[in-house]
Amino acid sequence: MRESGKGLVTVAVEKEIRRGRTNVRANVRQIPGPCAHWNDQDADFIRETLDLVGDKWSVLIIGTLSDGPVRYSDLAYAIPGISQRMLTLTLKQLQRSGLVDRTAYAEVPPRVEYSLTALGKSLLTTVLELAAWSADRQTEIRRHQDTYDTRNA
Amino acid sequence: MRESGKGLVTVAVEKEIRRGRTNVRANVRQIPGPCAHWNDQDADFIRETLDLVGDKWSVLIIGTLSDGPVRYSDLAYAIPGISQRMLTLTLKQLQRSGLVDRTAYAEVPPRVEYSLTALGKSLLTTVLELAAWSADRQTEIRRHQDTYDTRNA
DNA sequence: CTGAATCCGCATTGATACTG
DNA sequence: CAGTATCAATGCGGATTCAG
Repeated sequence: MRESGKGLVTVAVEKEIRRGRTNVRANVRQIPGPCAHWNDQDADFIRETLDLVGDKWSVLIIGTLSDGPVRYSDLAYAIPGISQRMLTLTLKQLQRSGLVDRTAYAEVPPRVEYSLTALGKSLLTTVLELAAWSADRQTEIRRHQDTYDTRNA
Repeated sequence: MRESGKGLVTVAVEKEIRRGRTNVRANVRQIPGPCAHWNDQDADFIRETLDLVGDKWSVLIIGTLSDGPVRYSDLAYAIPGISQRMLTLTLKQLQRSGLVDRTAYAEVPPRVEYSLTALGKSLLTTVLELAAWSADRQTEIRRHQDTYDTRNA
């Protein structure tokens, strides 16, 4: 995680302090509190998880692996539009986090199969729910977007 | 969506065709089929949804809005590290897709409140499940990553 | 207060060529 | 077959400034 550290607020406050003021945010109204569902630390990890699953290819790879081991080249065939580079990189990421297993057979020509680990399968379940949500709301979301776009034409 | 269209396979096949060969992928073994859980069209929309929810800030904003309407400046305070640009942009995206409502009060100084729509709340529910998954597997994932990293030091 | 507009560095990604 | 290496381009995201 690339921690930028200070954002909008911090910078603004530092400016005020440079101007000789202190206790800048003393008598402001209720600070709304970050979020009811997770603390800042959890938020970081949620983002890490989303970085893992929320990128362009991870979900498609996981979905393709759901039926059992698949070879590298077959993944390339099964996932249209992916480049070798991204396929390799994403697989490595997933493997690093323990979601995917890599098995290389010492044959010639070489054969490498990728499969979901138990952890990966548990994520598949969760991701499928998100996918279901997407499918269910698809038309509704598109309608909203169209309305918004035409209104701001 | 920036459709690159053709990927690894298409390009390779086109090359073969240019060399005068045809029916390149005729007698290859079983094509593994894209994915059992969705078709190519669904995959696109799932990716759009992930683009919406999988970016750096959307989830944090949605989580912060879960307790009710929040003002623009309070969102900036509540979400550490976000810049004005990204706050505005992300809110606009969410609003465009119908996940967030924007209410501007004609006062001076101006006041604008953002809140979750029903659609947004339903996404919150789904996302919270993913968050729960993250929290549950956090240590396991970290352990995998550490092992992988040290092994490839 | 709530943004919009601009500039710009840098990370991500894709295309291509090459290797064991 | 299963990658790696390298380069180029795109675009995200941050900082800053301006505006209503």
